[in-house]
Amino acid sequence: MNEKFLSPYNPTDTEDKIYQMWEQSGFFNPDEMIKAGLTDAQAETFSIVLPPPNVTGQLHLGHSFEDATQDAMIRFHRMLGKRTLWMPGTDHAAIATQSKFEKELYKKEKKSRHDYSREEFFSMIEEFALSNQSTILSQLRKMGASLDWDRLCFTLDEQRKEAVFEAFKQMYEAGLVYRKERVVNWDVKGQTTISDDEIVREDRISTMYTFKYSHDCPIEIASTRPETKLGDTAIAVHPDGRWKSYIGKEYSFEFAGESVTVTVIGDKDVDPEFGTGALGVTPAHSFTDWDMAQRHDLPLKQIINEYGKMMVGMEGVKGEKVEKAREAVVAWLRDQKLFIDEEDVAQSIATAERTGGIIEPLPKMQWWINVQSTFSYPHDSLKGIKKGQKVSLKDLMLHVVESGQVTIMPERFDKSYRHWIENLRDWNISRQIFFGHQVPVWYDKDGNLNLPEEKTVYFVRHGESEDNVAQLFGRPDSPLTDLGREQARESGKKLKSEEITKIYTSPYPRAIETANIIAKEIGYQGEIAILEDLHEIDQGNLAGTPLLPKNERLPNVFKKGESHKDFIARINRIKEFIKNEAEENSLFVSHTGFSTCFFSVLNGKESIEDLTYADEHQHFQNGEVRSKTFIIEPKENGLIQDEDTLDTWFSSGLWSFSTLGWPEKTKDLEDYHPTSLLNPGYEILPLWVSRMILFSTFLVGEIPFETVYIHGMLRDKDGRKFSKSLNNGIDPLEVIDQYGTDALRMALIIGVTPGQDMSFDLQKVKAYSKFANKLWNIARFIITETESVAINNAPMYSSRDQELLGQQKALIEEITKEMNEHKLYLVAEKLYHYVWHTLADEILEESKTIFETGSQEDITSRRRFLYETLLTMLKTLHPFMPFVTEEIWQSMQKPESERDILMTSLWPIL
RNA sequence: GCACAAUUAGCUCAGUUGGUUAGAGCGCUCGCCUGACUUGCGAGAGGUCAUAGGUUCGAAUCCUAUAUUGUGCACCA
Repeated sequence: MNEKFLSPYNPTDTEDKIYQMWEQSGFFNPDEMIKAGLTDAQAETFSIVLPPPNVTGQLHLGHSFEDATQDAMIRFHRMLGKRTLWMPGTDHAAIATQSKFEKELYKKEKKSRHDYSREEFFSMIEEFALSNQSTILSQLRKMGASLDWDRLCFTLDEQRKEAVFEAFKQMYEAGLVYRKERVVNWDVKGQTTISDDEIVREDRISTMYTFKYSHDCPIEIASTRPETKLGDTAIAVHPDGRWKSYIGKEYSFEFAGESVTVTVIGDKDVDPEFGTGALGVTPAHSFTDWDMAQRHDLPLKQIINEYGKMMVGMEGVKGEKVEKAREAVVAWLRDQKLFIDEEDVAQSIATAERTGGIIEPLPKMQWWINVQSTFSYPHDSLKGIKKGQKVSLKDLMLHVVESGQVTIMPERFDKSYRHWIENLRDWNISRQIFFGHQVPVWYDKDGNLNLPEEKTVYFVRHGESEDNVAQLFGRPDSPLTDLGREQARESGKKLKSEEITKIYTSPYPRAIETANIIAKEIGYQGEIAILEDLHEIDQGNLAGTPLLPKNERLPNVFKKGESHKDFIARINRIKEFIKNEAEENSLFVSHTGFSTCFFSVLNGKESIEDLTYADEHQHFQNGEVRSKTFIIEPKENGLIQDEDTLDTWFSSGLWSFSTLGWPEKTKDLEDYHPTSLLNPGYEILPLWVSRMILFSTFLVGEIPFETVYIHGMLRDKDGRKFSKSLNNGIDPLEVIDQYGTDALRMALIIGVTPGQDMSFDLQKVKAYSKFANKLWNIARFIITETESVAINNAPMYSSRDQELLGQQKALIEEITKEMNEHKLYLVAEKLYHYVWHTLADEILEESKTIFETGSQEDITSRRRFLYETLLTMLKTLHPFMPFVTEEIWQSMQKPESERDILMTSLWPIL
């Protein structure tokens, strides 16, 4: 009996220690589970991508809420024996991050982005983002999240950049990405365009003015923005309305110092009942007017610039901000006796979500995603849509939900999703900020457009040498064995159809020998170039050769005297060499160790601590050839890249597959895509969920996820939103310090149904911290009572215990079913109830009597029953309260059939 | 204005395809201290399931209307 059970459960002493143990075990990574024989390599998969938190700051309780839910599901499925992957990552959150950074920069140093070069400014934000990221990652660990850190991604990292390049390119080539001038949502404060979904409307009272343009023009018009009338090019009236006799007439006049010419047009969109029944058309500064102008082929006249200032007009108008110009124009109207009336009207003004600035509609050349037009569908793998079928992106987004391939839970969100998609307009994806993926388009001096290029290279291992067989270290090198030569020929066969343009090899004789055999096999006549950077271990003298930190065996990768840092640098040099200098279809021959490390680095592992010899090793056996296609900037001289960056949702939209290695056809992509579940808040259904469907169906030909389990918003205990202005924020870490993560997780799961907002009350957390302690004491009682139980013998249960086991079995059946239906809120509550009120209050009390007065058979039976019940309860509670259950598990003697780590254990078998 | 949702015990919420006396946690009241539980145990009070109609043998559950709250969309010149 461990002494720690003598005092109450102390989460702070336990949690970090347990998390470290899990992390060091490596079992967050499904590949490690397989390697250790804990998961079958062919087992069904279950995968979730963590909605990547924005690197704008720290995590809040809303994130904890998501983490608790997802981690519970992940742990459950892992315990079912599935290959289970929870993909971690963060989002660069372009505008949000940049504007937050700019605010702080201004506050601290009174400087703005204009004080730096683009590169300087970018790296400053990047530093800010990375520091936030590291806080976020430690917070996720605090929550007990069993995320596979080996696969950590960032929307702005190098691999995601390739995915963005490729996605953009493919969509451009399919005509789904295009560049066009059009009226956009211009955020004057943020100095960028934003998409329709980043607009927040604010109700305001404004004044509607009724007036005439000039005494010569008889038509009265009404407007809340008379200053924009300087940019009018038409008057629209209903074809059957009061003003119909004027249709076709043209008027020219001076309006507040600007010459204006308007044509009267008839358009059914004009409501003859509203206002004066006539509408002054300002194509450059209004969305509806723009549309009308397109229909009637009206000229465009921009009169407001990017700073929200008037570009034309009389003194007091030109150069002024719109609000001031408006006053001047109204005064002028009164003065000219053109003013007729004014009236207060309720209006909602478009503002930018992130900066709070007012949106000024402006014409601008922008990049768009075409959601309306049909194209020929390029995949054969999506249910219900054939290759070559004519569809639009909108059709795809609707189809997968309507056909039930993607299930949205709760169902009612189907409707809002559908409604939103149906009203979707083309998506403006370019932004005029620095922090983000720069639009992957390069212009030459004539303005011709160039897209990213692809460069494929190949890697092979040298064939087996005598050293590999006999481990004859101590001599400089050994020749290939027969098998080694056979392996080299095998590589050659595989490369025959690839038209290798150049062969590079490490300076080692066995690699050179391999390269020569391959060259002969594929008929390559060119030079076999020796590349020092492909160097292997210095076989002759191993003294001073470092080890790979995570590796138990000699890594065979370091040159003599080379530090870990040098080695990573060397790999990066090769990478740069390939991207910048190597020809398309080059072949690289080196040691397995080098090549595996190379590919690990390509897959985002930047530090030596993250490298394991085994990760990629499987790809280099028996003459296997591994290829890598880099998607790179075009190399032609004098090209200038488009200055805009992409909407952050462009890269987040690729998340379900870019994290799994797309555009390469990786094993991860094959195994874990489509992902099983997504757990987003309802507020990002249009921003994120639908975009992931858009990209995934078009680019991969698959749905991105099978189930969307929508969660509500977390509110404070009085039902108010958490906000800075209310100062009602709660730091999850403080809650954890006080009550422990397990208690917080329970509070965030129990009684919270999908899609429903939840009021967060610390009282609830407190209650579950009592429960953690209760479980602790139950364990204490049972462990003390059962120390003598023969845990590996077949049990002999009394009829009473068989009855209790029957009840327990029924409970487990029930909760297993409910877990599969994602009803965590029910399962956790039922377990709580069973453990406290059945196990503790009834069974334990009953046991005391049995132990005192029962027969020896009954006592033996009950002891065994309690012991087994504790094991079962620890397992079933583990997804919800991972720490306390694991801590107890670690303190117990376990039968041979059970695993050392509860996290890796199997869910009770029915 | 349109759409969607919510309205169940003092508070926060469950209530699966309509089926006995409507559940949980917290809080509250009373009692207890029992071989794990300084965070324990037992007992109890508390609900015309927003309102009004309707369907049904039977409604918290289905339908209609109203009210209140919330969210999204459109708010028009």
